[in-house]
Amino acid sequence: MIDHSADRAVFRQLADLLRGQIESGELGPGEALPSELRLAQDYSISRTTVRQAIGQLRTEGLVTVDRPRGTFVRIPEPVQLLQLTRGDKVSARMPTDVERRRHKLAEGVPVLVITAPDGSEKVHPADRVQLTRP
Amino acid sequence: MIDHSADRAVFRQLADLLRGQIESGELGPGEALPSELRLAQDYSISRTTVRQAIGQLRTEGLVTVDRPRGTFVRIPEPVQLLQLTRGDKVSARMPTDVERRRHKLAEGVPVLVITAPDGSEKVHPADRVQLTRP
DNA sequence: GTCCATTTGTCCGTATGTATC
DNA sequence: GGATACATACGGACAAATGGA
Repeated sequence: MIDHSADRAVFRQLADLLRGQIESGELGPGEALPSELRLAQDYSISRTTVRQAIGQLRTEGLVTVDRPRGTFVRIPEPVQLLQLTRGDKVSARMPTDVERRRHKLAEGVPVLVITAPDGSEKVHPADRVQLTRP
Repeated sequence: MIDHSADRAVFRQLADLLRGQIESGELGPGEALPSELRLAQDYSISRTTVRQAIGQLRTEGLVTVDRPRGTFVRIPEPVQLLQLTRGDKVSARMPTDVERRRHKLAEGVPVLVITAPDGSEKVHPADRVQLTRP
């Protein structure tokens, strides 16, 4: 399971392991991960290290935390399709702290930025919007 | 500076403070942040807490770490323009750990995913690519 | 409603490793 | 070699919120 003598850090090994369970469907959307204490005991590592691993998955947008109920596999949001218009430019970045609260964005969710030819910008949560080029 | 009795966590207050210095230009691109030890001493907090604050800025893509030289305000990458073709769909998300290494992505940088009508996907680092709709 | 167990959040201190200068 | 700086990992402690008995 966890190899303390391995080259890869323990918390990354645990993150890999949990990520694998999520991607394989063993842990489905909405399902709870074991508690931090439980994971620490199961793998004989400290809670600090468990939190590092889960922190990794949070920044990847794979899990969300509902404190103090637990940590859950993220449920995909319904996606809204938006049509690009001529001359639009599209980029993506992480939201600022202000934008996060403004759009009620979860952790690990980027924003899509559409810049029109006149220079005006529109910001969309990347987990709820997909852009199309007709 | 730091208010231990405040509602906002200490590490968030420090992150806010450093983010403010970056956004105001007081800390310009490429400039080094004070060392973790230095920040800990300056604000009379533990290095652990300093690392939490800097970790926050890393996930926001504002700073990069060049270990063990120091932590620096990120320098914007040159942007390559890519033309979208008819029927393309565009989304963005955070990369997995594997993708991060594969594309040599910095922390806090999302990826742009272009899905062609045939279902094939192409992944681009969002800090080096901007998409255009001709 | 109260009490209590559970779970995540925050903060501290310490130790060791590794890479750079 | 030595000093510096970030990375990893452990341990402990208390707070806050939820939920069930």
